Amino acid sequence: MQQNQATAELMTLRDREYKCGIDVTLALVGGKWKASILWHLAQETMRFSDLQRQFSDTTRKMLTQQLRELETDGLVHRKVYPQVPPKVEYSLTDQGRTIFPILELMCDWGRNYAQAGNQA
Amino acid sequence: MQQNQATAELMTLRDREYKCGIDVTLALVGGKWKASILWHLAQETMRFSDLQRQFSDTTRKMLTQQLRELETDGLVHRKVYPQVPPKVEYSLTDQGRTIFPILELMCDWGRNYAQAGNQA
DNA sequence: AAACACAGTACCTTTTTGGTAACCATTACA
DNA sequence: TGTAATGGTTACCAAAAAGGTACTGTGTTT
Repeated sequence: MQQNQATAELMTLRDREYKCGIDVTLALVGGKWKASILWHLAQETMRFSDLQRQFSDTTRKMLTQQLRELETDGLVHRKVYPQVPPKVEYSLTDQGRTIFPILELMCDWGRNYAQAGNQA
Repeated sequence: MQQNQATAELMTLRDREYKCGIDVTLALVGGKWKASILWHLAQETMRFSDLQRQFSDTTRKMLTQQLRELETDGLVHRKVYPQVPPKVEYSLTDQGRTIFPILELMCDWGRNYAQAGNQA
């Protein structure tokens, strides 16, 4: 169980090097919004304005930024409809869907932790 | 599958509120080092100097800081031996061990992602 | 003619995180 | 007497992440 040192190869991602898969994962979804965005998109394709409603405590700017990075990293697909007013739909790519089990565990674990913590 | 909105209750952690378990989890292990530290401690109890060797690209300050927070959050146990020179051992608490499945998935997923990405 | 809808972008500020260098205490050993 | 070992702390600074506000474009509705 020492996968991370056994393979001494470094992983490269966006010009940075990582020793361990955990760090790669966190680089991709470790921000303040990304994991939640993926979680919501896993449940349904959403328009930009839907996401704005869901994440009403952030700004358009932050959402755009995070979505662009997720798109660049191949986790989210962005589909623009050529109409006015604009319509843009966001959905998970196949690769994006593969992270769902982690999000599910994180969701459950966090909820349990918060509950246990509140009782203590 | 809309656990996060179905329960409209907010979770509180260190004076902050979270809507979703995912955010709680990330608040606890989402930093640059914490998840890796937990991953290493899951494999063996380590002294501070062991951790310094493992994380040779960080500083005593960062290690101490991260370990203190993990301790405060109940994920890591810190045992001080009253001797000179000092000896301090870090290990996971029971609660800390419960996060291991997530770390394992994150480790595998990140490695797969990095591999797939390099081929594309 | 004015306002609205949607999905942004540009520019700037604040907050959080990470990093450097220096310092401390105690005992053993040369 | 001086140095090494361990496990820190503190003050200060740099970089990264997040946040705020204003502005854009273009058809449609009022």
